Amino acid sequence: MKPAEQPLDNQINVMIIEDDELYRESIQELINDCESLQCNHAYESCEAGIQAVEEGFAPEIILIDIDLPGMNGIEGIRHFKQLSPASKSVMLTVFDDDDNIFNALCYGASGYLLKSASSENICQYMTDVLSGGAAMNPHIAAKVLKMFTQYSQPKKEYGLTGREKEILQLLVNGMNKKHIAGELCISLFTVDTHLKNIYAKLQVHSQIDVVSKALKERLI
Amino acid sequence: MKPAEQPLDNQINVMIIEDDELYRESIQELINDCESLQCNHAYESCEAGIQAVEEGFAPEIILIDIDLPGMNGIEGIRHFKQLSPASKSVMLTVFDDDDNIFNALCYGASGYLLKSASSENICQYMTDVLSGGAAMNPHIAAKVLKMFTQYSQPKKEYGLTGREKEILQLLVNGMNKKHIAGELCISLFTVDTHLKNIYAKLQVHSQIDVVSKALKERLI
DNA sequence: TTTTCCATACCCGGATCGCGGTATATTTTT
DNA sequence: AAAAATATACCGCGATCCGGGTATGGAAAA
Repeated sequence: MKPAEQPLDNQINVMIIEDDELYRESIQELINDCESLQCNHAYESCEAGIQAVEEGFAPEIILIDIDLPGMNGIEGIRHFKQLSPASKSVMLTVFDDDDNIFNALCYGASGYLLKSASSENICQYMTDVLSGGAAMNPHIAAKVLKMFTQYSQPKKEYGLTGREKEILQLLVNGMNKKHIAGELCISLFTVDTHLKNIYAKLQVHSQIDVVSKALKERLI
Repeated sequence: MKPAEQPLDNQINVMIIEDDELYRESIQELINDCESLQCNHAYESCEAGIQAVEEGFAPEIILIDIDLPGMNGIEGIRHFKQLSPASKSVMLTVFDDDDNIFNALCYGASGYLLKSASSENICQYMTDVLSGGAAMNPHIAAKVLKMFTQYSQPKKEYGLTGREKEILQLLVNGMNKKHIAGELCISLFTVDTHLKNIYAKLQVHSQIDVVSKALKERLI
């Protein structure tokens, strides 16, 4: 896998946001040691980085810590996404808990690297990101996958019949019983009967509960 | 990153499910060329693989194609997960469309590799998977991330006040107005007023709609 | 062929909801 | 200091919902 060679006068601009001075400088050196990358903008806070972007600097990649004084890195992503949508944000942090990962990726981070393991192949990760890939080590990737499976869960089976599922669907779409009856061309009483059966099967006692359960458990 | 060395008599068992004979054999060779891996079980269908597992074979890793005669690979994952929960499934396919990736990962795949790009580092990916990581190239990882951001969208702001959000939360949790009043130690009339304001802000006209909208747009 | 499941339809009484008001006291903003 | 926003509380009417029934015809399963 040979990365496309970048002319020296057209290197990829990487911005670094990291409050620890020593670490910041060491990462900056690492970046500048890669011939395809350069970093002339390294800041100790999101606020400082945001100012630089507002003044017209548009880095291809923003390497950003999470635990920062003032605005944290997750919030930071949102601001950078808004100010400079083309810039790709990559988290670089010691935290590998689900919440931080989840939030960072939800706000549009293009990668999530751990400080512990990143120094060796950071250059490779950066070029991956540039070519539209995502920077993630297998450990983080596994956590992301776990969220997926958790989120899209077992899909419990309550033994709903076809008609019942149909009615559940319309209910979730905001129709009341009368409208559902009209839509399906059946009597309101029939809708009522179906709904009662649905209640029994899902063990709930109101439309609210049904809709809530259906959406939370993705029954529809 | 030095992988733990495996004694030769304790290699990792990889099962292959792939209908194309040539490709199957080439992958099998590739696996057997890795000193830490071995593959004595390569089948042309999920059904055959399932039978092997039912007869007592428990591979550490199952490499499985998607497009198969009979049961497809996505369905296959589900069966293997049930028959041998400890076995990790990795998709190996030419399809890189969102639906296939999404479904595979939802059903608990530990990785998703493209045939085009996997042959070189398949051995590394396998050891990653064994150590709890996920096998994914940056291209696939980026698609997974995109699903994340799509899923957790813009988060519209409707200008709900603190109290209103609180009531919305309780409503989504299945409480009716009377219970909410009790929970918050305020009058039922007050809950009513708040709810009316919520309706106006979200532009809906029933609790169903509120719950549905709140869950769909992840307002809570 | 009998039995069970499914979809259909109806009734009623009490509870709950939706919406139209009005009103007051604090807190925040201007 | 005046204005706006927020949280609180109350009333009544008509619509809707919930749970308890009963009932029938057809399709699927035993």
